[in-house]
Amino acid sequence: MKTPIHPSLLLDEQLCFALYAASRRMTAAYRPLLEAMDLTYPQYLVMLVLWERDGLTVRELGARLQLDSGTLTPLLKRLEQAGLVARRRRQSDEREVEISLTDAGGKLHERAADIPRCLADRLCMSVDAFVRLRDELKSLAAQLAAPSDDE
Amino acid sequence: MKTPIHPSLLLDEQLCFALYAASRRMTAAYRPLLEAMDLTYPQYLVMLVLWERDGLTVRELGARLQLDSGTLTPLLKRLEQAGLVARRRRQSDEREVEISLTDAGGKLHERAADIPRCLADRLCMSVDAFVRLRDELKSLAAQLAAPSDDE
DNA sequence: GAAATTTATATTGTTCACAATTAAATTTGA
DNA sequence: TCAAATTTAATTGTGAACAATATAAATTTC
Repeated sequence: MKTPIHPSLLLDEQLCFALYAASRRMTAAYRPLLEAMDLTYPQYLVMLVLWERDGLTVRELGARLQLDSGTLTPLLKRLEQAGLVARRRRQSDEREVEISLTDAGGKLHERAADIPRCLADRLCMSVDAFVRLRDELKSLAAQLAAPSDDE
Repeated sequence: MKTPIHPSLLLDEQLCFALYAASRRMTAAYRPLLEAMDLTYPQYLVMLVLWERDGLTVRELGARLQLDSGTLTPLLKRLEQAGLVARRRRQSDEREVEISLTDAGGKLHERAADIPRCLADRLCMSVDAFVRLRDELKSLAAQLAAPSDDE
């Protein structure tokens, strides 16, 4: 009887689990820093996008973060409730909802400025290794993008 | 006026976002394969652990996957409902709940055997690059582990 | 320009994650 | 021995993710 050679099903050999575990730990590492600003990690990502370019639509935010309205709509309502963003339909196209920073939302940018350094300190990683890992993850994500997604 | 130099708050320069996006894409890549077995991705991880070593307690499963009972208890109840595992209190220590594979749960192992290869095919990555990335992610996760966690 | 199609957002329902709390069993130590 | 502390799961509540569907507005087609 011939035993077929299979790639391993051992947990510790899986790339997927290493990725899943690292991602959750990363989010956990941000949590105490973001808690001080009353933001969750996904909310922080939305704020990063808006600090970069204000007044995007839900669709544009979703394209940037790879999240759909099912995730973003309630999240944005919570940011609105917190007074950090405003949501309003565009007069030019009533289907679109434009998300814009409030004064409080804009000001939060300054308080966030130290977060990347805090995390970088935790990592004990050279800038070079940081950039290399980041870019490897980006190309992995691109490789995994659904064939229909773009190419 | 002196402008302080801050590490970037630009989304595309963040390691955390690359990690978050790659992890979600990976889960999405598994989804259609696991759907055929009526498993979600976290359920699949639990099955990987049990196929490796059956009869672990909830605590031991949690230690392996870095998940707590708040996540595992309902997930394991769903696996039980699906007829893949059995849950029972240990007679030696009634606090512990032992999770064991049913026949159906054990048999599913064979159907899962091809999954890693399917994913590997998607990645277009050398074994070497695969192992290097996986181990980098492991050491990243270890680095991010709460100081109190272990060391 | 009315009907069909497409697009943008919202809603509903399911399943994670995770913090905080509860409840019960076990262990510890005066 | 027995009260206090610890350990293990379960429960409760909040906030993602994401599929599927709904709704409404804009665009295309004929």
